[in-house]
Amino acid sequence: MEHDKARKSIKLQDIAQAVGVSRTTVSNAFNRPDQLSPELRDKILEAAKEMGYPGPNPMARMLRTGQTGAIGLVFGESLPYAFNDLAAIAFLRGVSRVCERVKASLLIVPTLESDAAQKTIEQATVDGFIIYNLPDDSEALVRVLDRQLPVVAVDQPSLKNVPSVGIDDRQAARKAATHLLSFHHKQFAIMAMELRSDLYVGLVDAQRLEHCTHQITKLRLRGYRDALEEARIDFSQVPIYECRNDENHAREVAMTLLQRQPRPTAILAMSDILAFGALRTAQQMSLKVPEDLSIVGFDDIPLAWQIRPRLTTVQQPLVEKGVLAAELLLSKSVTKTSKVLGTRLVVRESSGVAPTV
Amino acid sequence: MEHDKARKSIKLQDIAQAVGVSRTTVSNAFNRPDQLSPELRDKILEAAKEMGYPGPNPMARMLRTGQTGAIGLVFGESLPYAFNDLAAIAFLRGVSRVCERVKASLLIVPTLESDAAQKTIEQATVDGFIIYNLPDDSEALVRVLDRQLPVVAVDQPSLKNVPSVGIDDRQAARKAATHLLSFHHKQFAIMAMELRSDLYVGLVDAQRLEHCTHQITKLRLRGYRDALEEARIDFSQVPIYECRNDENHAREVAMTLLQRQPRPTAILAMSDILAFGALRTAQQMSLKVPEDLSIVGFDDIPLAWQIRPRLTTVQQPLVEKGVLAAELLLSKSVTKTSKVLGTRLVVRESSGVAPTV
DNA sequence: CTGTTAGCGCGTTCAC
DNA sequence: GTGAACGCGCTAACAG
Repeated sequence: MEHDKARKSIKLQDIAQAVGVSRTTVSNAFNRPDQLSPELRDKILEAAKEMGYPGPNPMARMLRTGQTGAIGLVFGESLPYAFNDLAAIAFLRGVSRVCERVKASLLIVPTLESDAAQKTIEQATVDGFIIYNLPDDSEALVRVLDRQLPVVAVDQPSLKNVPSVGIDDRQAARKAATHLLSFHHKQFAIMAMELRSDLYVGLVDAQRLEHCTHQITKLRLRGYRDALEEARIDFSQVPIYECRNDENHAREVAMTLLQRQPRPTAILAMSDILAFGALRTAQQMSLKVPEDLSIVGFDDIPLAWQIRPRLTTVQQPLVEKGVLAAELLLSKSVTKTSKVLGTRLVVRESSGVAPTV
Repeated sequence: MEHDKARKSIKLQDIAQAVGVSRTTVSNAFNRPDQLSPELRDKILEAAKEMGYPGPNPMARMLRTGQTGAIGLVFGESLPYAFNDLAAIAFLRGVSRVCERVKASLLIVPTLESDAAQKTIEQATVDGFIIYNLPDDSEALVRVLDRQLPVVAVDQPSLKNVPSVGIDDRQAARKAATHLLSFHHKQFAIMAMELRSDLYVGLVDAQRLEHCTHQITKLRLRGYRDALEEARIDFSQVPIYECRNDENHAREVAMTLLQRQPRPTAILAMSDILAFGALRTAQQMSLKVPEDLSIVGFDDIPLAWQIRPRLTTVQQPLVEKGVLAAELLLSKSVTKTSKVLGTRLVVRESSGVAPTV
């Protein structure tokens, strides 16, 4: 870039000198139009433009005012991964809607869990943080809390002293399972999102089940279990497969699951992406959905109704979660009210009566 | 939040005093571990923790160092809209990959075109900007340029002195049209993205065609025209419909287009979302794709191959665009090399031989 | 390894 | 409507 060296970074002072007024007056010209005559203001602004003044330095202003005009967003997953997750994107849409309304910027902070360099969080110049789905043992979580800024948590009901917005994951998952039970299914399989942040992938045993650090996964598993056990199904015999939330991996996992004997007639998937993968695998195996296999997803992202058969799924208000999180963060209210939003089962074409054996 | 009033914002100085060392030493304890003995460092850090010190104030640090550790991103569309655009999201994924690698944050700056309050751009504490698809006459564009920071433009080949990354939109669009021509299509219709930022929606007349401020729309239209005119088709007779890049609107527009006499046998859509809308409308009208109607999209987002029939489309390296833009911005190289990435036509199931009348 | 000295560029009283 | 003074909290030299 040429600018850097050209001018020795011209500042408020310089243009004050050029116009022959004091620094304050120039500052006022930019920030308080009502504090000086329009003529003078125009004169100053013009001089500034001529001299190529980039405007009051935002960093200096921030230091002075203590306000950044930005809200921070920390995801529990890596950024490229989050931007691959349509549920996260929908949430982001909600947040961005509020940002736009209040003219705040959105600082998305990457957080390499493994890396000691959690500097990004310490460096973030924001007025507060929204944390999205951080695992309980997350290093990022303590870093955010250390900043002593306002925080709102999303999908993390368990944090003390941190207002949160989310859904009743347990209840929502239960709805999905109950729906399938009403169709007389007996052979279930569960495609779960990650239980811990250790990149493990595979069947989940009892011990791992106990040590689940991802709240929503844990709660949804409980919801499935609630329903299944109520129907006298031995939950310990239900295969739970931990997957990456990714179509291709979901396809592989579904393949494994569908080759088990007895073959599941119903798949409970913790996201629509996982459900979609299962659907494609079923089609590839020439299994008819829902005649041979029922699938219920979670989230109700657009894909759920764009594909055929349309996905039966648990709808959750993703965008609204974002809106509320942002509003909660911005509201000065000391009342740390946590919001629990509603969900509903949307029955479409991927679920039906269990096949008779 | 409780923190604000509780402690009178404790600072470096305070903890220096408490431990009985100088401010610098405390600063070093945080930023340069190698500059003091481990014991002292631990002692300082512990004292800091006890006193509830949130760490060196990022704003003050920024002012001092002149570095923000963040890169700004400005979209040509409203934020909620951008987060609805899967092509933009894929681009974002690319940017975020680089951010994560270099531990930089990503500041997404909303920009209400109509609003005089373009403050967000002036206030953004970033080391540089990536601008994505800003219209030529955009107020935001001049604001960004005014900041005199490094800038990289995406999909905006025409800016002077601003390195850019993009594709050859004209050539890419031409491929789509040529493909359909090879199937002997004669009756075309074009579903275009916006030509200007005035929220107009409807058929595009010659005059509007002349005053197109959105580069990529303009270039793609030219590409379509190049191919069509080469095939002796009167381009002025080809209906061009300007749509919002949104599935529902695309469906309506497609309905209008497909009710024209003679009915188009081929639709050139400037995005996969538009193509998808057309596809659904065709199905709803009981038109067979591709037997009765061929459709070619643009972008090759996942949806293109997730739906049936799969979409024939022009693939562009969306993620790579993001990666390159970010890398270009971060590279100190004074060489303002603009990158033009390759595209290719992906022939799938939504295009075929023109129906015989 | 430690401390001293200087600002980074600005916003805000408060007098004039 | 204007200007002088003060300090936001920190880091970069450099000297010890």
